[in-house]
Amino acid sequence: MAALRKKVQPRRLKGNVAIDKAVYDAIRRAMLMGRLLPGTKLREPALARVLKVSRERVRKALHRLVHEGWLEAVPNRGTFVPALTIEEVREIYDVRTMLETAIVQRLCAEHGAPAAQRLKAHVSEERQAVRTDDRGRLFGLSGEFHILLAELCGNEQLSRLLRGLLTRSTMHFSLSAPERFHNCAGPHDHADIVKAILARDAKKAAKLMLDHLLGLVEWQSAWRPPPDPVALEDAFRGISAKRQA
Amino acid sequence: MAALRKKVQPRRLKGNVAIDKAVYDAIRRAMLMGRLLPGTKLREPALARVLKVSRERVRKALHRLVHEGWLEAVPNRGTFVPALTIEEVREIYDVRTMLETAIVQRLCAEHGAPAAQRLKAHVSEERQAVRTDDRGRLFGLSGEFHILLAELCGNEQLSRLLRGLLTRSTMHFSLSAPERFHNCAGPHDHADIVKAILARDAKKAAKLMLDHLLGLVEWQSAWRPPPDPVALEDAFRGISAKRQA
DNA sequence: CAAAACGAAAATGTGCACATTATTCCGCCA
DNA sequence: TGGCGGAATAATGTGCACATTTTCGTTTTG
Repeated sequence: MAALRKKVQPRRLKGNVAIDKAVYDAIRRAMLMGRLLPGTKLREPALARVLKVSRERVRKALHRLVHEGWLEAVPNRGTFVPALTIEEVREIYDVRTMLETAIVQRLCAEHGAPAAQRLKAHVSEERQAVRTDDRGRLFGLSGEFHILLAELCGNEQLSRLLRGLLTRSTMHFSLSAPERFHNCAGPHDHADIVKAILARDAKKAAKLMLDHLLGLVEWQSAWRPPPDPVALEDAFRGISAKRQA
Repeated sequence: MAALRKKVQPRRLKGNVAIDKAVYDAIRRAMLMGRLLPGTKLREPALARVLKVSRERVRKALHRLVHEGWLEAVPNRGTFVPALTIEEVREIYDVRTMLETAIVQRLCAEHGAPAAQRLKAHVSEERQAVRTDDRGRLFGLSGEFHILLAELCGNEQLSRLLRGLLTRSTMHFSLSAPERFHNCAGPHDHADIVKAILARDAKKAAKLMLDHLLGLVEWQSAWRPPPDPVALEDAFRGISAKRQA
């Protein structure tokens, strides 16, 4: 009985979990790069073919992305790139405001010398990026600033939570206007916030953070993306699941 | 070639997605009821046998629970009930404090008549539960109070986030001292907070919420669970994946 | 006698073959 | 011609048969 089952070909599965993460990252990267417009359907066979992996890996990655809020799944229909409403973005920024004003207030109350050092270093890094007009670097640093503030609180849960909120709030940026993203999030705001923290002026720091986030969401709300469907093969051009840059 | 493949028996899969949720809920319920002690290994075949579902369903539910932070997975080793450190619990409560003090402050600033009505109704419900000594009901209401506050802010993202934090913070309760849980979370605190909100005293409301959460985490930190392994069949006694109460 | 080593059994991981459901396409009719 | 219905096609969902890895009981050896 077992004899007539076809023999499975010798399979190599050394980096099993690594491949999973690679597929996950590949899709996420395509979204962050703005290649996948809202409403796009992510077909499992097509993704598997493009990323050169089995459909199960794609399926697992999609499920994870759905659970994390990056994608939306409709039973028996497929997985889609969500169309974030301006209202949802506003809500996310609202939650961020609650957390981040509390964060800067706490940092004003109890930051030490190393924290001050890291803050000053980050500000100078951002200034350097502005000076050299390195938009890609500035893009990364702008996000990392908020992560840094959370990490300086020494609360692992807080860092993880804020990281998720940050990716979700920048997702709308990426989906709607990836090319216009970089020149936002003024590093000047960040410098002011750091200055207030170092001066231990909790009231001012909270106010500055509030205005900073309000400015971000306002800037984001003003922009309307031009609808323009994209082929899946084009979206993943240069993006591989095998080796991540 | 296709002829010698064995025919798959006629399968009925009407409630496919419902079964997934049932399995997920069953495991979650077992945890909430304190049946699964920290460190317990959740074996897929055993769970499948106990819950009367296929292993794939169990696997999917476990993956979801891992992603949501309820369980911890070690590659090739299995899925385990996490042993939350007191420090982690403290961190979670710390994040909750940041969010919930902001929530009550906001509610003081902008709550309407229906919100006031719901708050008063909830307090009276809790009082009723105390009067009738309905511990199970009080347990549920204590958690729902915090959810209610978030929902009254009208921010969907905030509600979802806080719901996750709440389950994670009560998980430690459930895992360590399920039988002692009910008599905590004094409804008196809740009543005071509501009174401050209705009086629009933001400062007082925030302070009361802060003290309330500090009291919870302190009470929780003081308790040390007695280690006592439990068989998996016993843990799921009376818990079915087919029909959820 | 303890500890390392070997082997059997069980558990996890993964590709695949279907079933089921959705979508597309084409002919038909009003 | 335009809408409608059904068959063909493609995509999603799921159980299963393995391969791989771990775990545990037994034996052997210093």
